[in-house]
Amino acid sequence: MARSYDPHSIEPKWQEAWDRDGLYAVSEEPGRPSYYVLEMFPYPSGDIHMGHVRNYTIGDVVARQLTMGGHKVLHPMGWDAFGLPAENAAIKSQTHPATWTYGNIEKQTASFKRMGFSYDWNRKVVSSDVDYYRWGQWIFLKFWERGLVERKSSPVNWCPSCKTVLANEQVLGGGDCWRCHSQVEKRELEQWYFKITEYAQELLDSLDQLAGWPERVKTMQANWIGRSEGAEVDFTLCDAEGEPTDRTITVFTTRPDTLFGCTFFLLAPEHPLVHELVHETEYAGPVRAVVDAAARETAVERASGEAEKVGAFTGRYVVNPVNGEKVPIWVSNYVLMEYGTGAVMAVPCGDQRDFEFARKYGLAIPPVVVAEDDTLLGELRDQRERVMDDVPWDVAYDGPGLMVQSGQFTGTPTGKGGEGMRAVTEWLAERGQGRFSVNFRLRDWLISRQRYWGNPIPAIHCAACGLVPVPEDQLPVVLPSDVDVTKGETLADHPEFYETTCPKCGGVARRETDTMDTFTCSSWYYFRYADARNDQAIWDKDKVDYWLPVDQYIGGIEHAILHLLYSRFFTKVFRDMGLCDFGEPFTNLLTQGMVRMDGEVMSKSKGNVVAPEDMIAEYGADTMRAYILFMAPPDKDLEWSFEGIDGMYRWLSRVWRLVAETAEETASGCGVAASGDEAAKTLHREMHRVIGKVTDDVSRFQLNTSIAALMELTNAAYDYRNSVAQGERDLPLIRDVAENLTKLLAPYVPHMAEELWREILGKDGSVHQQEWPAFDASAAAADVVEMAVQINGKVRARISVEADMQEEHVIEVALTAASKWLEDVEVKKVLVVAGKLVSIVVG
RNA sequence: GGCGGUGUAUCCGAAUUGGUACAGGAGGGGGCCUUAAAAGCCCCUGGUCGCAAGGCCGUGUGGGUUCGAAUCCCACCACCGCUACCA
Repeated sequence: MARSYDPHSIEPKWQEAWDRDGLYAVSEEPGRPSYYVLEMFPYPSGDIHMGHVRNYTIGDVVARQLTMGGHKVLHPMGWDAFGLPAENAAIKSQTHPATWTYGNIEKQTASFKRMGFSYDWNRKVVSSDVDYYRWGQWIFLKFWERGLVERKSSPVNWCPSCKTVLANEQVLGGGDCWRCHSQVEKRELEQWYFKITEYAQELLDSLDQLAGWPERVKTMQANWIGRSEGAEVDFTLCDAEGEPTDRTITVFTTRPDTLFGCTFFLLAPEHPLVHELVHETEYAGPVRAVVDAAARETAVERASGEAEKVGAFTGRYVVNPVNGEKVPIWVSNYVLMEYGTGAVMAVPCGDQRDFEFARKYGLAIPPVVVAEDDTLLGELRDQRERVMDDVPWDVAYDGPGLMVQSGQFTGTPTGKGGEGMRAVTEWLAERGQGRFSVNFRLRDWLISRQRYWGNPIPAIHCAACGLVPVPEDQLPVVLPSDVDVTKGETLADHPEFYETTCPKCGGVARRETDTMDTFTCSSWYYFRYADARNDQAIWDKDKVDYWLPVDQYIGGIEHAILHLLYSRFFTKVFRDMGLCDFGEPFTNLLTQGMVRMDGEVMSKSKGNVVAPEDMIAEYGADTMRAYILFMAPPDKDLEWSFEGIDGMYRWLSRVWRLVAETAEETASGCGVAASGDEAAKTLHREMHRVIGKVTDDVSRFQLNTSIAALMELTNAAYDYRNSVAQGERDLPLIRDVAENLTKLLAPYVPHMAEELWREILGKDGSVHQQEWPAFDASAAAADVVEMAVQINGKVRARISVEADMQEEHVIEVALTAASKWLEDVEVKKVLVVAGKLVSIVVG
C-alpha cells in the first residue's frame, strides 16, 4: 500500500533540491517569448503575513504555469529595505538598523522558501545595499541634469512622530501620516523635490493606454493628478487710497464666464501679500486673527468639512478686468495656498462656498448665470447692467444657462465647457488680462527626509557655488555605519559625513544630510531585476528591452497612487533619457484584495493576525497556498476562516491517493487496449474540459475557479473508479489522467506535485519543467448536449440531442418535447442558441 | 458632498459577459465499511404546493428594455473603499 500524503516530509526536501539545482534561475533567450511576473517587493519587517502569502502565491501560480507553457519567465524578489521602522526598532532594541534589517531579510527569505515560491534569487535586489542605492544616487544626478530636481521653500507636511517631512501622496485623508498615523503639521521648510508636475499631462493622458489596469486605479490616479481647464485672470491691485497700481494679482478659475458676478476677492491666510496689505492698518487685527486661527486649525478640522468659513476684510481692493469694478479683498481660511495661486475670485451666485461666505458677511450675490427654466430669466434675459444684487436661491447655481448682467456677453449660453467661457477668456486674452490655463492638483514630489536609514542625497552645499551635485565619479555617497541611531542621531549629527569640500571651487562645504524618500528606491527596482548584478551601469538596455515592461504586476490597492504613480513617472524619464523604449512600466496590474478577519484588515494592532507559519506547520505550505487562492477571487477582499482549510487538506489527500493507486495499478504497464466505453469517454472528455478551464482561468486570474475545476476532475476520476471495476479499467486513460492532473496541480501545490511526479509516478526531471498539458477542444466537446426548451421565456422541457444536429431537426425535437404547452396556441417565432436552448415564442 | 466597488443557498463563492441560476468547497442530514469510533467511499441538501409527474416563487428593493435579465437601463436601500473647502 502506498504511503499517504505527508507534506512535512516532502516540502523541505524539494525546497532544498530546487535550490541546489537552481531550478528557478532564468536567463534571456532571444527568440523565445518572455514574460515578466512581478509582485511588489516587501518591506522586511521580519514576519510574513497572510497578505504576503496571498500576493506571492498568485504570482507564483502564474509564473509556474507560464513557464510550463513555454515562456521564459522572469519572477524575481527583493527587499524594500530602507525606511523608518528599522530606525524605530533600532532605538527600541538598541541595535543598528542594518542589523535589524538584514536579520529580517534572512528570516523572511526563509519563510518565502518554506512557501515554495519560484523566485530567481540570483536577481535579488536589496535597496539598502550600496550596489543598489548608488544607482539611485546616479538617477538623482541625471534627474538634476534634466532640470527635474529642485530645492525650494514651501509649506510642507511634517510628521512630528517620524520627525521628517512627507510628500503630499503620503498624507492620508484626515491629515494622518501614512506610516504612523500621527497628525501631520504644516511647516515652511526648504526641501528637495522631483518635478513630477512636468509630466502631469502625460501621466494623465497615458492612463488611457493601460487597458490591463483596473478602472478604479486609473480613476484614482486621474483624480489625484486633478486636471482643471480654465483661465488665469489678472486683477489690478489698488493702493491704500483705492487707486489702481501697476501690480496685479492673478487667480485661476474654472469659470471665467462668471467674472461679472465677482463681488469679492480672497487670499489664502498663508498668502505672502496678506501681511503687506494690512500692515499698520486698522484691518491688521481682524486679519491677523483669521490667519492665526487658520494656522491652528488642524488637518482634521479642515478635512471634516465642518470647519467654519471665517474671513476678514483687508481694507484693500482689486479691479475686476471685465467691468472695472473695485472688488474688496478678504482673507479666508477656505482658500488654500497650495492650490492655484492662493488667490480666488469669489462669485457667490455660482459657487456654494462663496455663496455661504457672502451670506455670512452680507456681501452681494448678483446672478450672472441663470438656467433656461429659471423664472429670473424673464426679468434678466437682456439685462447688461447690474440691476439685481441678490438671488432668491438657497444655494449657488453652477449648471448651464445664459449669461446675464454681464455686459456685452449677456445672452451667451454658458456652463462648464460652454461658449461663454471661451468668449470671456478670449476677450481677456486680447487685452492681456487673462489667458486659457490648465491647472493640476498634483504637486511636485517632496523627496528629502530628515532620517538616517535611507539613500543619501548626493549634493553639496557650498557658500560660494551654491548647490553642487556630487560628481558622478565620486559616487556612491556611502551611508556611514557608525551613526548612533539608538541615540536618535542622523547624518546631520555626524561631522565626519557632512564636512567636505566643494567639488567646484575646492572650498569648505557641507554635504547634504537628508536622505531620499524610500519611494524613490521602489520606483525603479523592477528595472534592476533585469540586470541586477551589473556594476558598470544601472542596467544593460538589451536586457531591459528583453524583459520589460512588466507583463503582470501584482500588489495591494494601497499603492494605487503612491508607488504606481511614482514608478510611471520614473519610467517616462528613463524613456526620455534613452534608458528604455517604453513609457509605461506595468502592462497589466492586478490589485489583490485584502485579507480580513472579523470584518477588519488583519493587523498586529487589532490583534486579529493569523500567522502563515503556524498554518504551514500544521497543514504544510501546499495546503496553505491552495486554500488562500480558493477562498475568494484574487482581486476581492477575503474573509479569513479556519472552516475550510481541513477540506483543502482532505482534497489534496484525495488526489494523492488517486495518483498513488493509479501508479500501482499501472505499475506493470498500460498495455491493455483502451476500452472506449461510455465511462471512459466521459472521463476523457472531463480531463480535456478541465485542462481548458484551468488554462483559461489562470489567464483571467480566476484562481479560485481553476482549483474548483481541478476538484471536479478529481471527482470525475473517482466516479470512474467507482463505476468500473478494477481489472476492467482503461489503464492508459487513468494513467494519463493521473499525470495530467499532477501537471495541472504543479503551479498550485508545487511540492506535492513534484513528489507525485518523480517519486510516485516515477518520472525523470522536475514536474515544473514539463510541458503544460495541451488543450484539445474537440476532445472536450460533448457529443450529446442537453438543451432547455423555453416557451415565452420559461423552461418547459429539456432535451438531449446530438451536438452536431441540424437546427431544423433540433427545433423538431424541441416542439415535440414541449407539445403539451403548444396546444391551442400559435407559434410565432423560434430561436435556437446552439448547444444551450431553444426559445419558442407563442401568442 | 464627490468618485468607485459590492450585494446570489446557512457560510465562502460559480455562472466563459444577455441564454437551463447556484459549479466547487465548508456546514448540515442519511447510507456503506467497522464489534465500535476515526479515516475513507456513496447519496441528499433554496422556499413552497403536490402521492407523483410537475407547477409556482427565488440573485438587496421597485420599475423598464428583451423571446429571454444575476448580467443592460432608471430610481432607491445597505455595506465597503478612496477622496475631500481643488476655486
